[in-house]
Amino acid sequence: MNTVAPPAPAGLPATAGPPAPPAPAGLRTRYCGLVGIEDVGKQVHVCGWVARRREHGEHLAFLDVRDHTGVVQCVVDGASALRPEYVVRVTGTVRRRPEGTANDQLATGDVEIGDCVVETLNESEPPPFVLGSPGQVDEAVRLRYRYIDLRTERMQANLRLRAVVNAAIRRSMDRQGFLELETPLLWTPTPEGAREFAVPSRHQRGAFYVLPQSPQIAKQLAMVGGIDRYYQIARCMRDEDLRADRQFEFTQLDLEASFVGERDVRAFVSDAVAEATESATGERPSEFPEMTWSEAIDRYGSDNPDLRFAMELVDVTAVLAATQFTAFRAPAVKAIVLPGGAELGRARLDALVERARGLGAKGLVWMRAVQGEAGSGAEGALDLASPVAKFLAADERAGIAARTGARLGDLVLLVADAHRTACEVLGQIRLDLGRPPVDEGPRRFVWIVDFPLFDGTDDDGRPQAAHHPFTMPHPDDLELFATDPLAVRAQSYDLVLNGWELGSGSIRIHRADIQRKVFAALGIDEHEAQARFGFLLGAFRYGAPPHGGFAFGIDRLVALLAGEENIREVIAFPKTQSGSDLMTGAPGELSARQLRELGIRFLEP
RNA sequence: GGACCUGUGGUGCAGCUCGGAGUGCACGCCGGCCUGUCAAGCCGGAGGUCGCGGGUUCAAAUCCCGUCAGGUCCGCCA
Repeated sequence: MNTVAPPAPAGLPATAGPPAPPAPAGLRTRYCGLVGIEDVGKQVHVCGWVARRREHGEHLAFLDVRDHTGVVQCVVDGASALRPEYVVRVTGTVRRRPEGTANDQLATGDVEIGDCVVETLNESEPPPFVLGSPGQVDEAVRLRYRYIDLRTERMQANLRLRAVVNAAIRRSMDRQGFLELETPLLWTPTPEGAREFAVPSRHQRGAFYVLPQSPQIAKQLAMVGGIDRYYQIARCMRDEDLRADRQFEFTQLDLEASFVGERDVRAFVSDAVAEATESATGERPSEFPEMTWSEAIDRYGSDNPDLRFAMELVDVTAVLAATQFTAFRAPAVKAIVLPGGAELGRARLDALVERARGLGAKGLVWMRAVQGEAGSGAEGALDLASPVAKFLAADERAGIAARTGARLGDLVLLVADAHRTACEVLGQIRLDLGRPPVDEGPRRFVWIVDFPLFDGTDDDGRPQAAHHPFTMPHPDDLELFATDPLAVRAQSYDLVLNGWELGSGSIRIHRADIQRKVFAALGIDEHEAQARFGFLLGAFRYGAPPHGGFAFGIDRLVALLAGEENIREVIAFPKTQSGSDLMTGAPGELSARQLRELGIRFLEP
């Protein structure tokens, strides 16, 4: 019995995409989607689900039989007893389709299986929705019957793509000498960061495990333990509110390495991501450029910039240094240009102003690039028309136009505020106005580096850790702790793809003196440090090597590679935004006995 | 914790502004016809707590209040 691997898609190396299925065994000798011209004349057995039935009287019917590889047409003498989603085994002879009846929409469209004997292996009730029907099926219905939804081409492709990505990541990690290590799912509470899922202990009444929000501390302990290079495709749990790109539980590539610096870690991760991308798409990303955090904020108003489109932020503060217009007398004035946006109507513009206010700006100024009118000071040249134009001098308007490069018919949007606010508000509006759909455009990876160690201050004026308190400060910035802690850079870095944060990492602090410095800046005293991180600090007393690592979300990477807006589309059994599993009904109640054993009684709300 | 959108036979929608009999469309389902279809076609049929509760009204899918579920976002995610 000879099997035929699926042909590689045109232009892609044969390594891309899911691996060829193994040789058929058991009840079948061929996969539905792989029956081809080379099988003509052979008797085959295929197994699968009835996708469609087209009857033409008592003695002719076409049966589309589907398995995970695709669909093949079977010609049957009478099919009235067969219904969609019946499980069948078809025995017949492969033949070329009669002249003029080939279907070029179908991979197997040149052939069909004739003289079929159909064995019904199982019947099916009519499915709650038609597979492959035009128009979307409500996602709640799909999730309630996920086991049926998984049969769709979309879910099959996404989940197989996910497996391809996982395999590529393992390949890369293995090649780079990383050891796959499993860390506990039952961990100890660490009262900081994301809210944790709690698991009551039966043996120790009143004590709890928590499900790890990440294997962060465990992998650092592995470094102390001489593992050298660790990785894990790790499930992480965070009891925080859900979003299109966030589930309670998610999967990340978690890695950590000893005796390495930032660039080494980024190289490890870049290789894994490149390997995964190449395996999924056939194209290996050629570059993983680096951009500093401050440049990303300045040019894109975001620390996860989408580089697929321009519309970069322009700083016009200098142009307006001496302006009489009080709204523009701010620490920073930033602008973006919407090409052709001058035709936007007043309602749209008002909505943009509202949007900016909703994002925390004091306001938003819009200016249309027009032909200068007589008496405007810009006769015949490009001028900016706006309700506030009269408050600006002609040279200020000209300066804005020149600095932003606005052309006739464009719309200039300006926000004046604190630098960070102005950037972030316009950065969001840039996305609102210009962001391409997720499945469009090139894949633009970018490393964001030189994050600040602290991100703002809390109510007491204490700096807040931007990442986590074990992040190593930049060696050149240690003196700034005393003078300007908010200016201290961290040896931390994020990997961003098309505006999605894939993950983040850092070099960790392995020396007690630097750790004390950071704890002091954060207002964590010795007692609190011991209470919260005692076992980690204890381990660090016994020879912690310099180390650093990274973690990136596999759900997000796969979603982007699959062109999906929502990570639920690449997760077999996801939960809804309120955390329910519509299929199982989870979360559910425990029996009285289970509660008794755990010593749990409920308080009235 | 908050904002917005959605909820109508099994599925997807229209109907809702301006209240008047569960009205309509497509798919699916059931039965019949049909020998080259492939979202097969034609004919016939069944199928409804208009998410749920309350209110206004002579009368509510439609207006009002509440609530539940799903989605997107803000907060949150060191």
